[in-house]
Amino acid sequence: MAAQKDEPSLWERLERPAPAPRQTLSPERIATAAVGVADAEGIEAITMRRLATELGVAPMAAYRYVSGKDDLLQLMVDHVYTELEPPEEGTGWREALRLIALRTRELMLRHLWLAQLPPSAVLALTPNRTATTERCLRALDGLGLDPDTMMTMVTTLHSYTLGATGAEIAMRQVMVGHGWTSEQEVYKSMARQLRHLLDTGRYPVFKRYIYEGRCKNDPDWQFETGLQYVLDGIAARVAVP
Amino acid sequence: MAAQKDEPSLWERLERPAPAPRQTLSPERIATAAVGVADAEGIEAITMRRLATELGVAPMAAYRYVSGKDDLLQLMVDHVYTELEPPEEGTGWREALRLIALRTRELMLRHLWLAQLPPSAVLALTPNRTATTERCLRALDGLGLDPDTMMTMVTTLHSYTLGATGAEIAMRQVMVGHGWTSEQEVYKSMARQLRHLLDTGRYPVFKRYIYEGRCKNDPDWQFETGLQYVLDGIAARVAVP
DNA sequence: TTAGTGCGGATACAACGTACACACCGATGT
DNA sequence: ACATCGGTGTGTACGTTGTATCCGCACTAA
Repeated sequence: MAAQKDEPSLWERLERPAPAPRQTLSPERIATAAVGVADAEGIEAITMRRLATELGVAPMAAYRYVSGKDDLLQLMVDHVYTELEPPEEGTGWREALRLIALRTRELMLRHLWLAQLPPSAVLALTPNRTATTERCLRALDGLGLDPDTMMTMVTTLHSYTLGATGAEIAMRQVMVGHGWTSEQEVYKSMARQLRHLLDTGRYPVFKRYIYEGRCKNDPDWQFETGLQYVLDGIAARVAVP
Repeated sequence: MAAQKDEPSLWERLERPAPAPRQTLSPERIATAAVGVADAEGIEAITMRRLATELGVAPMAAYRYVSGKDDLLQLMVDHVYTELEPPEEGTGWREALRLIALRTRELMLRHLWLAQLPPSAVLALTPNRTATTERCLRALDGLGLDPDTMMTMVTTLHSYTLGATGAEIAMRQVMVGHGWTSEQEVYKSMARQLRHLLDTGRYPVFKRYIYEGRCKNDPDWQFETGLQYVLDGIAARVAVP
């Protein structure tokens, strides 16, 4: 009775289930498991230990493949970017850029944690991400623009997409964090603090938007409208090379 | 000798320095200290314990004023937004929006941690932040636009600013994280992995930019050029109300 | 058969956020 | 003058995190 729960010795060890066929881990398996956890429970659930239990493995096991948490996140990013389907070759530059922006947003909404990456993963030059940049640049190629201008256009579009979707995701995160299920509920819960803010009288135009705006709750429309502005601005520069 | 380092008893307690005049803490003092730490050492240095030592106070003391780390971050955000000087009243809408975007970028570059806030703080409706939004809206007021359109324009601009500056900051963070001091050093250190990427031949246009681009290292020019595009796009919509 | 190589396990540590109970100070009611 | 009390900061403690380090095992090549 003494050693029952302490040291598993000999007999217990002899009937251990399976000697575990080696090569249980691989970068792909790690990435898939991590993405699954992050999708389901948010990026704060991504823990080296949690990942280990998910893989049915000791806490330190994954360190054979990734040098730390930052590496893991880069692996995850590249993994999900395989989902981003590039627009058909030959599509016009504006439509191509528009599609990539929309699909990037959809990708981020499918994987909310993409909006909360640490700096090291934000600009990581992973193969699949670079492929997307390349596709954008190719859309603008042959229009007589110099490389710098082309890149600025792509970066501008990407910045808008990241910023807008990031804000949208932050909103969602706050919602799930509080257990709210509709934006109506969010506004109701924020009503007190919002009213307090508005009643100071410091924000008259903002107040008018809150009371008269009609599209507050349509993120799709908001994103696409902003996207129009950005593409219009780029188009103006494309037209005058 | 026995109790020397253990229990400060009676005599030691009797000669305690000062009975500490109460009200040592205040939201302002807390915010200032926290911002100081975050500016100097990055957001990951913001720790309830670190903040406490900075204030010369016990680890749990600040919890009287902020309900947790999230609260603290919101306090910090509102604190630094006092630095954002609104453009002179009466400035034209385009110049006003441009100035706000530029100053927001400068603010973020002064406080790099603004780019790494958790969702709860990203969209926090703090007084000073809302004041900036109000100023933007006011710039567009009286042009015959409906509230939804005005807000989309402001949000678009803000999304671009956030996204672009966020990427710029991520780059800086990676640099300081590795102890690099110039972008040249970054590119040199990334050269191997960059060359590996480019040598796959999958990214010909991107490669051309890397080798022929001239403005890679001028973040100011990049930001302002993108800003032009966005404002041009908005202007097109303003002209056709 | 034996040595070697590399995968995964086990243990350990410092640092984190924060719950909880308590000691102290100054103001207040009597 | 004295007891009472609420608000402020203290002390201690717990569970969880990222990761360093060492070790034992199961294959492979000789």
